[in-house]
Amino acid sequence: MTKRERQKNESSSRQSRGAGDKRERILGAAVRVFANNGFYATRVSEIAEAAGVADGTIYLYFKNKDHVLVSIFEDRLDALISLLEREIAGSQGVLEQIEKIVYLQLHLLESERDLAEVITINLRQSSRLLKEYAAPKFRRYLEIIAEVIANGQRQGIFRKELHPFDAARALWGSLDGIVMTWALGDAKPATLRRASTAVASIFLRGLAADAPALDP
Amino acid sequence: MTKRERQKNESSSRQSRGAGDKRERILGAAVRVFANNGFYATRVSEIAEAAGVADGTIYLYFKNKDHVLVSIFEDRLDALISLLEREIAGSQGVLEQIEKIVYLQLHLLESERDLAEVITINLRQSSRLLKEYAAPKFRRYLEIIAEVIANGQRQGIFRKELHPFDAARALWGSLDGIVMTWALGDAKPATLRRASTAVASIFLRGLAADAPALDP
Amino acid sequence: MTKRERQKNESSSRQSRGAGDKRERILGAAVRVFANNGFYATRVSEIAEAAGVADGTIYLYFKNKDHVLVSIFEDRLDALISLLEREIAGSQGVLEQIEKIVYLQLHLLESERDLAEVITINLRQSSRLLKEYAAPKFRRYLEIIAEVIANGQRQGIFRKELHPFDAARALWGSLDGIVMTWALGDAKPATLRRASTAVASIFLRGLAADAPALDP
Amino acid sequence: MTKRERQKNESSSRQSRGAGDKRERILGAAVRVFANNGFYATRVSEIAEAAGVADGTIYLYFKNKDHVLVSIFEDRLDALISLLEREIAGSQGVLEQIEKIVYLQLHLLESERDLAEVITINLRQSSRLLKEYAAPKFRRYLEIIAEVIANGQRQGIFRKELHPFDAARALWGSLDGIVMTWALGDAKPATLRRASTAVASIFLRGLAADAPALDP
DNA sequence: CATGAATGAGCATTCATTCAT
DNA sequence: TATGAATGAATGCTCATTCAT
Repeated sequence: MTKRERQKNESSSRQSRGAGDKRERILGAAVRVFANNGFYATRVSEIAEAAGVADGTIYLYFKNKDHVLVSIFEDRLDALISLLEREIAGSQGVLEQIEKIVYLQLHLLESERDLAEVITINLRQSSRLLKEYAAPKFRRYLEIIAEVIANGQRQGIFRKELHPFDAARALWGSLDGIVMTWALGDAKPATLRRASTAVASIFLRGLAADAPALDP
Repeated sequence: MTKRERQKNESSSRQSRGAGDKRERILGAAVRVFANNGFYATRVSEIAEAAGVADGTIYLYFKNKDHVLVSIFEDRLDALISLLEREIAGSQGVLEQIEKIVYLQLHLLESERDLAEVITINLRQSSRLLKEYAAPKFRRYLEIIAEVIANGQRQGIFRKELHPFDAARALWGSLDGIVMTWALGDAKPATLRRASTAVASIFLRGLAADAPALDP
Repeated sequence: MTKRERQKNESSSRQSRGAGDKRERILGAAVRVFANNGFYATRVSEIAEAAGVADGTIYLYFKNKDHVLVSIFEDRLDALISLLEREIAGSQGVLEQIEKIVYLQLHLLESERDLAEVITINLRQSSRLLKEYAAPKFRRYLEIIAEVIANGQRQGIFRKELHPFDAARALWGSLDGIVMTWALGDAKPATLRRASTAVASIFLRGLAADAPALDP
Repeated sequence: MTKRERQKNESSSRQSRGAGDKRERILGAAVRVFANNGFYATRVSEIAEAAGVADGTIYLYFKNKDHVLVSIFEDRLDALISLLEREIAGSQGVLEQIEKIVYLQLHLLESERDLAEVITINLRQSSRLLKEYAAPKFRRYLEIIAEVIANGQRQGIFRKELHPFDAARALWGSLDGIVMTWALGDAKPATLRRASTAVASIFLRGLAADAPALDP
């Protein structure tokens, strides 16, 4: 393994000072341009320009263009997952935990519209990439949600006839759909906040054990 | 408009017999290869080969590669919208109508896994395309759902504090998320059916007017 | 030789009635579109559209696109050569003959600006074509002019130290240059007429045997 | 203006050493292959091969194939115009100046047959290009000639009844015609020299104020 | 004779990636 | 580490030509 190759491996924390900065600068720039142009329509030279580095420098920090996207996803989703786990661990009941989930997925992104677009839209651009890298992490994300729901079922708060994973998919889908339509629409924080409350309310009632069903 | 350009516009009835066939053949082939490789990774020549026509023939029916994707979207979403409107008009109450919505979005696609992938994943690949062509149609789709919910609110069946459009976004997101995770996962019909029931049940309860809230 | 191939051979006068018409219509249309777009930028379908025939019909009258241009050149230049020979034969002295040459090359074209552009500009587009087809005819054209000049020399009217072919090239070049700059410029008939007189006057004096030289 | 686009603009002095070389190498190669094959028949890859660079390198120095031709024209015609202005300024009388004009247009090109073909034949291939880029420069060229003639008229050396611009067009046309027929014919230096003398002699006499007209 | 849908070879251009400096 | 000029493989699209009707 040459020196050059070694550097291309992930998230080494060995760079003295400015190096981590530069990696971050590239990722930040990539988020911006991917959000505006989409992954495939973005040229590596555009990322470089936005980051204020030379084209070749990108390749000192990332194996190739694909991995810039993958890194965005990994970094942010990892952070989100960690945060989610911490917040859930720090919350009292499942109801509060559900609200945390909603809050985190929606409001973490509210402050970063570009990242919202990249994650909800751009990541789906390469099914190969999505399947190889994203799917496993994504599954982990869903599992955390499903676990909360399963807990609620065990505690008798949520009704037991729903498969926790199905409910997790539906909740995630709702949140993702909200973000996507929000990003494509007016993208006002207020709109997102209102929708956020709606989703939480629908799911809390929809999952509740003692809610009388409305049989059609 | 030149003669050549004229031919690229939609569904001209000039072709004696096989022409409509040929356009359909191209679209069908495109759905297959887009689903397998993604839009950007698919070469026009691959679509042509899969359709059994020459490369140039694609351009007799579609302005360019982008519009092949757009046409897939338009054709299917139009059909889905029309079907949705008809089915809703033919259903008795809002509860049944909600179930129709869930059923149509999920099971229309269950039978065509490739189409499911193309619509949920590939269409998001070009934000420009998405915004120009898809967004308006998409909005119409959401409006139909929102109208059903608004009806339910007027009839006192659904609680009034939710913005119908928010609920519609959430419902659509749930269904889309289900389809996406299903397409990326095992993709077994049974899984989809189960999730379908879950979503319907969550939303019917979640929207119900007389369901006691579970305040955290 | 199949029936199809036979038809592609040149200027058959065998077609009953409308056929010659159609060939002419195509040539006329080609002159128009070649003049506007240039030979290479013109699509066969554009010629066909301008002529009001189907694309394939072009190939019933011409071997290929190149030969449409060649035919324009041949037809018009042949006509011009014949006319030139007739007019020269019908003119009395070499001075009058020179004036005829000037008149014919300039004013035959004045009435057809499109043809002027095609001949002066477009024909030079393919050096291969130019060399194969045009050069021989072109040489014949120059020879006629050179012969008039040689006659003038024999009669003592033009000075003998000039090579007749050089003078012919210079005269042709003058006229062609006039047409070209005229076609690229204002293209007003009056401008061309004025320049026409200038060229005739310059050459008649410039060739004259008894004109005193202006030694620098 | 992106970084990439900036590089395509002219004569940036950013390249350390060999860059100007490379641009020149490409232009030189282009002259050769355009002369042999014509502009439209020449593939960009052929220019690249002849220049010993990669295809893509062409696009670092020129916006596209068209602008390679335009650059040839601009570079050489500019040089010719500058040279012409200098030589004329350094010549004593109008007679000598006319001879300079003839000499420069003919003999500057004699040494570069390829360039002669490119300028007289290839540049006329795109009427759009010709009109946009060439026409203005070309007009300047004619103006210089016309000015010399006007000077001669003011000095009583040339007769006043000719419009200087007409005479300039005729002179330019003669010279261009000579070069064209020379390039298409034997292309021997001696032929060109002989024709050169002929043109100068014809025009000097043809324009002279005291030459008795030969009225037909 | 006439049509025009279909063909597919051909080509300009792009852009991720490399590597000499 | 950083650069950015150079590379050249890859591909969307055009359009002259054919041929079944």
